[in-house]
Amino acid sequence: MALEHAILVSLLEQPGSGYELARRFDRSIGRFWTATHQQIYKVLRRMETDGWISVEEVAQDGRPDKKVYSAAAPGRTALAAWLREPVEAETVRHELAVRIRAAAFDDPAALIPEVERHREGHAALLAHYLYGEGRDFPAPDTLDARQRLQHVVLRGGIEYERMTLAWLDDVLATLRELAAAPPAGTEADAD
Amino acid sequence: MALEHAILVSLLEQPGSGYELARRFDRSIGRFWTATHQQIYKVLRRMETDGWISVEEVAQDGRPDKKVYSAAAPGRTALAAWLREPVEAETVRHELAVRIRAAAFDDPAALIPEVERHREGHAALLAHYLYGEGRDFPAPDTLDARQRLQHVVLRGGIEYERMTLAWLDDVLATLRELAAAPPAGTEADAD
DNA sequence: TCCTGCTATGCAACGAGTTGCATACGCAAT
DNA sequence: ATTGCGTATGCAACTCGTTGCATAGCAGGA
Repeated sequence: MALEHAILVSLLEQPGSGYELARRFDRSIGRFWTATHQQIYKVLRRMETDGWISVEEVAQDGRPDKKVYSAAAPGRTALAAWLREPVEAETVRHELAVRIRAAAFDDPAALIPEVERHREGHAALLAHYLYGEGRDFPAPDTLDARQRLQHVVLRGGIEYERMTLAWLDDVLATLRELAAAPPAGTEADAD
Repeated sequence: MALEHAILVSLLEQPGSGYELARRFDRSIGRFWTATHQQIYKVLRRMETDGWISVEEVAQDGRPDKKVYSAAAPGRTALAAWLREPVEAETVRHELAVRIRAAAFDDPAALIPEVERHREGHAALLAHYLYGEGRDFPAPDTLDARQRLQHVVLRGGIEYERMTLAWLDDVLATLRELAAAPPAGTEADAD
């Protein structure tokens, strides 16, 4: 229900085509709200019907034509109204947490490689964030409102990754201890 | 696609009816994987058809009958196989981050009450987690494998809430500064 | 007495989101 | 020549998940 709003924010920050939006959703905005190109095209059509955005067909040479969308006044109004609505309860989907609890009913050691892979991904993302922070916000005191808000969101991403890395180390230590320890009383007698 | 596995873990930890599972998903497991009772009933029927779980009708006095489900051997096998699969990329839905970036195109101050409400929710959840930790894991050195894994997941929740609280304070400070500062160059000339 | 709320399960309709496929052009490599 | 890749948009079919409603008995309060 909020993909519309994420698209609107992205178009306000910079107009673009469905294809370009899809790439943004693979990078910046997509860190906080994922979407496939299919979903984006669908929602763009609906938003255009509703008058939230306007389209301009742009011919390109050497490339297919594209439809460049921009946020329209009704879209801005809708966004302002949305900002004043209560935040919906987030639907949590923390697969790794489920897997860790599941490991109690199987071999905990089997999970270690997956957690390590997961950890590498988060370490890479943290490095990527820190690089982006240095590049886009070198002088935090001279930023305008938009940049300061983008920066505080990025700081959230950075802190999330740091916390996750520390936690994954905790998880790995726990799994390794359980793998090393004698499996005294497997689940057979645990009930 | 992983609701099956979350239910399976919950049933392995403790057999129960659809109704009981729905309540667990409002409390413990639901912190990491949310589900409504409708979704749970649907998936339970499919899991039973697939032989992952077994049912027992239990008559109660003063209450409607209930169907108590337990994990069956094929379910355990499926869970073990799932544990060895690569972790799917999580679909991120971080609505507040979108809203914060959206605030650049409206009045940042309008977001403050919502962020404060959000912050209170996280503070309450952290307190709840800490209380639960003290109650369920008073002696961390004497725990069996299942409890240690539950504990490490809970520690993840605790660290997540701590990090989120600190970040929300950062967000609030930023929003308040923007609200206090002269809105030099509103969005009108920002494009 | 009636109303509300809890336990317990479920149908029907809808909306959100994914997966697979199709089209079409140009460019670069084999 | 043909294969593969990047740009660009879209349909069709499906699954996942939500919302609203229905049923039904019992308990407790106004």
